[in-house]
Amino acid sequence: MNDIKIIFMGTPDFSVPVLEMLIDNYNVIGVVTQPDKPVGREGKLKMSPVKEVALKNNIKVFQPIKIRKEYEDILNTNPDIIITCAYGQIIPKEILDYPRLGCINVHASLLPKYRGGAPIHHAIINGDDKTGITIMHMDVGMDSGDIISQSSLDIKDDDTAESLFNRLSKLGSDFLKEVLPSIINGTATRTKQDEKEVTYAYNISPEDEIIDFNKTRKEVYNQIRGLNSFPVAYTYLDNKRLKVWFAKIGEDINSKVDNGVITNIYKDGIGVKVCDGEIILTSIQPEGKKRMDASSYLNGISDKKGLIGKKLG
RNA sequence: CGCGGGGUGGAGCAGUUAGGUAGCUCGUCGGGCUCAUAACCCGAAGGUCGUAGGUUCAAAUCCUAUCUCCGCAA
Repeated sequence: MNDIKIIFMGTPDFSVPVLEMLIDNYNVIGVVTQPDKPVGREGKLKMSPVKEVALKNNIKVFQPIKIRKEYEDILNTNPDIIITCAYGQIIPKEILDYPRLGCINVHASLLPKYRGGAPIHHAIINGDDKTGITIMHMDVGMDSGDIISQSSLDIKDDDTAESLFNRLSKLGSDFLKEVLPSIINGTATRTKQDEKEVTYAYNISPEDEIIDFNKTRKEVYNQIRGLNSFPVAYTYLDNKRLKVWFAKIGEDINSKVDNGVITNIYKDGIGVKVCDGEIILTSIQPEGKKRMDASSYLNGISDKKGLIGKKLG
């Protein structure tokens, strides 16, 4: 079975372990990934992590701008199966219908929950204690195809989007390795998704990144860790952007000040009023600066007490 | 040539406008106080002020060039 021809489609770091697993165990004849994009202040073109791995292994790379229209070259490689993982574009029916073993997707949630591009972020932001990997057949909808198999994973209280990304990425790779043989030999089952249970996890929008101090301590905490380490939650202090990398839940203080007002200066953080108490910002990044501990930030301020009473946002 | 803010002992900052002995809050190390401590007191080490030139009696500070980090926008 090692001679079946696989096309892999993926883009970010998350998909790299899956690709590497396939390269180690199967015959990957081509990789499809998003076009190189200018990144950073220099505007230099940067290739996707998946492309880097493909090049390192001398695998042919396809980078259609719109795969909806540019799929002929890919189909001409005559793949037996296509496996996708966080590719970033909707795959047209012409491709879905082509491989004899079908198109398989590795999705980072327990479908039908969290269809869409940001299932990991949303799982943490919503305070879930469990998520997982779904291996599924693709259809023309977004993550709406039949489920082949699922593997769940506990979310820890201090997980960030990044730490969960890493574990799910590993799980996705391991789990696919386990399940793929049954797909190839035709013994895999397929189960339709329960449409009543469907929820969506759309990509994080700019508004999602702004901290809403009117929420509860737990909700604010989840939002902050759910956006770490990308794109990072933020607020404003003195009209300057202040990224908040991490925080901890404080006491249920009884204060009449507005939500978002700085209430206390601690040795390890800045206490901010939210609707049911105080959230303590412990790792922050002022505009133009690097990420730093809140204690370091406070060391550089001569009038620490002057912060108390200021309002964030 | 997209806009903007930085690079000063291990960390975060002040000092640069009006050039003239390197400062603050921490950390580290040593000592003291204490039943004890992340608390408090005393003391010490640690910096060619990103780099290279230039102006000057004298440059962290002024001029030129350069490297590099970061925020926004794409």
